[in-house]
Amino acid sequence: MEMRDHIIASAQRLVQQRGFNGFSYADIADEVGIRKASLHHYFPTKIDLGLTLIEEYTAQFDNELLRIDGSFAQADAKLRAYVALYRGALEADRMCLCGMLATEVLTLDPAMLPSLKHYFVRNTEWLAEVLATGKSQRLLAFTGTAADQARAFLSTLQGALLIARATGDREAFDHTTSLLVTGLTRNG
Amino acid sequence: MEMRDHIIASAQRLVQQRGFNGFSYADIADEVGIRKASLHHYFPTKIDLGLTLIEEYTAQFDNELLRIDGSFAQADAKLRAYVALYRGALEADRMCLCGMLATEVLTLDPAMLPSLKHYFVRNTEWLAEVLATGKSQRLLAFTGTAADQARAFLSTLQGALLIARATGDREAFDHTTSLLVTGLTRNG
DNA sequence: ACTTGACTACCTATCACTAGGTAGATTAAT
DNA sequence: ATTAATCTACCTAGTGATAGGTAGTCAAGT
Repeated sequence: MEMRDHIIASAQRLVQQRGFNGFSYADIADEVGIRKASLHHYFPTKIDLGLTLIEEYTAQFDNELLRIDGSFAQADAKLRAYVALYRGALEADRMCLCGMLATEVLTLDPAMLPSLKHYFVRNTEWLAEVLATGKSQRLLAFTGTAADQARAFLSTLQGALLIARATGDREAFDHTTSLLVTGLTRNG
Repeated sequence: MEMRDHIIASAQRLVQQRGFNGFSYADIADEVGIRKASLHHYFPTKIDLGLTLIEEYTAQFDNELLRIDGSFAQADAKLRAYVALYRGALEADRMCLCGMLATEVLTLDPAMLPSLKHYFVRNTEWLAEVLATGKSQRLLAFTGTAADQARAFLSTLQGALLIARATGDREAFDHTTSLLVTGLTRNG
């Protein structure tokens, strides 16, 4: 099972940095030290690999969300911890895996789409819950529904990551995200 | 010059829908009705084509910004018109050309990067100007600098486009962007 | 005569993927 | 306990398709 995990980690990095159409089995083979053909033993097709990547990534993220729920009580602290997840990707010169795949959606096999959508649903729902709770406890203040604010929050994060990678300006990401959180914080 | 424009239009659509690594000269050749090899007469390499695409797109956008400046006096109307530019891309199942290239930045030829960055600089500066003027005229209200708000605004648009394409939910884009504008409007 | 805009024909490299095999570990039957 | 069958994890060697790009030709327009 060790080689399989090694392959997944390598492929995940490649998708996040280069996109699903920006790498080949040869790149993974070089990195993990087995032959191209042997990769097909673990993942018969690139679609199988892509599906596994989305599901593992969503599961990783789910663990992080549970960790945040367990580590922070207040809504604004949870939001900051959530932002830090994306800041970590930027630090490693990566997009969000699902953000990257989202741009390539018209080139992906339809079999990958339900899992891809699920990532966005799961994250939006988690954020909406944090926002709604924060508002009811008067820690946060915003107009519109929590669901709409959650979508806007996630949009800003994905977009800030995209732009920071293009411009090479990581400070811009920090400015944008701190504005994002303070804009939701009462008296922020 | 007609064939050249035809090629550019086709390539632009392909980049916006599928990404720079998601199409080939063969795709363009099929669409415009000449042979693959003949495309190299107009654009010797794919990098030449990419560079032209970025510059033409930025010029197109520049015209739109001038048009908006000429058509709308008030800051909030300008912002809404700016949002409509991205809404138009969504309608055509496209990303912003430079947003798409931004995600693929690690696979692009370095020659393309200065033009790519320039798109984001130009748009952020235009938005910052609109925001600053709107604030000084008490039409808009926000915390932080106009430059930071401009970056956040553009981030949200790019991210909302990315997510709406992945989920197929165009209403989510509309909700997010209307929240974005009303959040900046006084008493909005 | 020269340039433009197209062509045919081709190249080399790489793509995802397959066929078929081997060495070693594991499991089941005698 | 030994043998036989099966499975795991890789391998070499190759497939047809496609990638971006080149060389050289040719007809039409200036």
